[in-house]
Amino acid sequence: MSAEFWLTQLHENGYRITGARRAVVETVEKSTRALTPVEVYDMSRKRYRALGLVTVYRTLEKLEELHLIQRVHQPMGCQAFISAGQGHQHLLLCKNCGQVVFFEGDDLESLTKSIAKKTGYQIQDHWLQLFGMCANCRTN
Amino acid sequence: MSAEFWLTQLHENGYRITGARRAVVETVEKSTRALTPVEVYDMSRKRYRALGLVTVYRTLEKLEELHLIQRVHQPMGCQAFISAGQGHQHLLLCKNCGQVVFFEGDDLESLTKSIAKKTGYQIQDHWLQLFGMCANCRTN
DNA sequence: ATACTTATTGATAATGATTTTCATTACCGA
DNA sequence: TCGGTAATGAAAATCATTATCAATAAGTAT
Repeated sequence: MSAEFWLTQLHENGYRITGARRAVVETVEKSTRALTPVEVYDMSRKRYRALGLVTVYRTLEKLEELHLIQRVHQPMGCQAFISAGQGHQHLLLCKNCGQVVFFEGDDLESLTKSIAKKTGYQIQDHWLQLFGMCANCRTN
Repeated sequence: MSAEFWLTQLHENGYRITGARRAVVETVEKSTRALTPVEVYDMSRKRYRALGLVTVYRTLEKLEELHLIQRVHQPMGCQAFISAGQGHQHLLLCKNCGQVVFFEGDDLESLTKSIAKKTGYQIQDHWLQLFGMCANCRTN
């Protein structure tokens, strides 16, 4: 997963590759923590000074549509984005620095089966997110 | 868990019991789906006509602080509230009608242990939510 | 290369949600 | 019943997001 791949994806889906998009893509793709639109704006403007906040919103919208980024839900709100995991992955977030790690291998089969039986619901998706303290923040 | 209990909780924490709070509490406590502040406002005004939207925000803030309600995260946003589960409970939401059911009994011990080892994180909380279709919506 | 079509842009304005301010009201303990 | 003060609603202020629009530039056809 590189910024170039993201740009290719945009292009292949009929979107043009522009300086503004390049800047946003490079910022978001490189980040290891979830960023709000304004954070993306501030950081991307170091690469492309003329960038407008509106373009950030529009670009994030397209990246989300192409499943290149995903929304991250946190206690304080859910308006932050990070690159999407590949396949079935979940997030582990550091409560202190915001660092995000992906993981997979959750087995909720038996849980969802039993809940489905108990509630009569047909269970389709699940959201799982872990919160903790990363090694770095723990020692400092 | 009754509206009266919530009011008692408010009172015991030094907050006054007023007509406005009564209306908000009765609305939220009784709901089986997550409600946005504006929805709470509209519904509560049937009980207490003079209610202001600002008071709804302020009351929800206090109820959340006392852990009587919790924020519900959904794909479209996370500005909706529902009564808090008791103890360690998670949510199952109907994608169609919004109906919420609580469940418990998730065992993520082994998962978090292995993720902790792999990542070096000290895992503190987890956040699990299931989405599906309730029995009622499924048949209609 | 050059011209042309049209998606994309940034600025501005509009909208929507939430918070702050403040004078008035009404809880509730004494 | 009274009085101090928390709580209220209305209005204004703030903040985030979306819509509008004329100017620009990406990328295709020439």
